[in-house]
Amino acid sequence: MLADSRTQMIAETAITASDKLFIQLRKDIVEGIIPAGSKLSETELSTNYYVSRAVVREAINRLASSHLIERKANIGARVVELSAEGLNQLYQVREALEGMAARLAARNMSDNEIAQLQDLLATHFDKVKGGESYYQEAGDVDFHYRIVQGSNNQQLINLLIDGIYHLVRMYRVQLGMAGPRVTTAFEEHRNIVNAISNRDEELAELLMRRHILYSMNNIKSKLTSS
Amino acid sequence: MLADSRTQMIAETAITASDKLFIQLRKDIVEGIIPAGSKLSETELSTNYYVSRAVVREAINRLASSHLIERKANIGARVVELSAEGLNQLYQVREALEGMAARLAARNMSDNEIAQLQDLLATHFDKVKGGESYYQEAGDVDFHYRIVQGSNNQQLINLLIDGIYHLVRMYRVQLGMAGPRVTTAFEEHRNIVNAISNRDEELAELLMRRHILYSMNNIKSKLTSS
DNA sequence: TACGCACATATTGTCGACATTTTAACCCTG
DNA sequence: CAGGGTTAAAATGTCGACAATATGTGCGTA
Repeated sequence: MLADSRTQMIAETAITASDKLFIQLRKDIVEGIIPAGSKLSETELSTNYYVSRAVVREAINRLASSHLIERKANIGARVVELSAEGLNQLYQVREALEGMAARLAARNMSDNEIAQLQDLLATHFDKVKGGESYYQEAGDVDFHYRIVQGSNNQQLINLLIDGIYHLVRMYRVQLGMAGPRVTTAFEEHRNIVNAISNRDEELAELLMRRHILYSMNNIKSKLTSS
Repeated sequence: MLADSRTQMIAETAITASDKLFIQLRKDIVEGIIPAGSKLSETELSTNYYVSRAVVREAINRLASSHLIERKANIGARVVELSAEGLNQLYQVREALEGMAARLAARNMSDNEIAQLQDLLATHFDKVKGGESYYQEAGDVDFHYRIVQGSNNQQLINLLIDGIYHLVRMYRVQLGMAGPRVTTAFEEHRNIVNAISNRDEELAELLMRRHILYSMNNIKSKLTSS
């Protein structure tokens, strides 16, 4: 029941051909297989992926909705560029939205959901103590997803999960992913859960905003050093 | 120079046929000409607006990006429903984002931009004192646009101006627009500008968040009473 | 009458071709 | 050789037709 929680959240059943191509392209962009800043040619994609241009256009439109590409009329679509300034702006938005999500989670999560969140945290603690630092990425994602879902705000959920998180992952992946923040981030997670458990909206938001700021600084240190 | 500031901000030059249709449909949806909750039939729209279905699909995709419609594969697109809960969630997101925008505006706006903002406020004061309450809507929009632009954060600007503001306007328009908040809102605006002028990020964010909360309560009072 | 199944209808998804705009190459001129 | 304008090539925008899916109707059965 805990194990498949993540798969449940990521469940995106592709129905149409555009769905499949969209998910495929998004993956390729996030992982850098399609390089940041490169142009997405409709004809080229349509031949490479064996679909018509209509399907490609549909997929490109949705990538634009996710802010992973930028499109100009009569010119075409380009994958966004990664920059220190872009990272800054992205994380400022993330801080605002996830801070609000934490506040709302403290208000709206059921006692049962909070208990499950604490269980998740305990599981992470065991893994971290056992030295499985590779778990950080998935664990972190799982944690943040739960809180966003716990906000019970569909606008917020859509903005973060369909949009911003993919860009965040793009930055993480393409700047070398895991960091040395495993244990300290775990502490921050625990404090956030405690605040939510105490129904302390103010503190939950404050701690989440700090947590995201720290997280950005961690990534940024790699960007400037490389 | 002040006069055309608003037109400059709203400047959306429609290039393609999809652009025109998108802007037209967005207008019709926001103003309720196309009723909330109604279905958008591709064939019907294509005959009514004398364009091909490809153009209609393109426009519908963009409306979906703006969160004005919801689309399901193989089923179609519907205009979003308006509800008290939806208004709540929308304003929670707006509070988070515009609060951050005010904070960043206090950090990033140039002294010159701040001076212009103060000029704008003075103009509003004259109009309000003169009894032109009709000016409220445009004046309020203008004020918030400037601060968002002043954040210098493109992510934030896109999310608010291309997305959330249209939904906000939809709620305002379809629940009967102007309210008795003209003068009190003006006071709030002035306090926000003062905070920005003092480069007090913390206070600017706090005041903006309160301002938006008040604004929501004002709208909500009409929703529940009607 | 209520329920389920086949069929007909309507809608969305996909395709290939044409129109329009942009981009690039080329030639011409100064 | 540099710069500008014309023309060819390639890309995006738009169109109408066909395919696949969903919706609605009517019949038959329990």
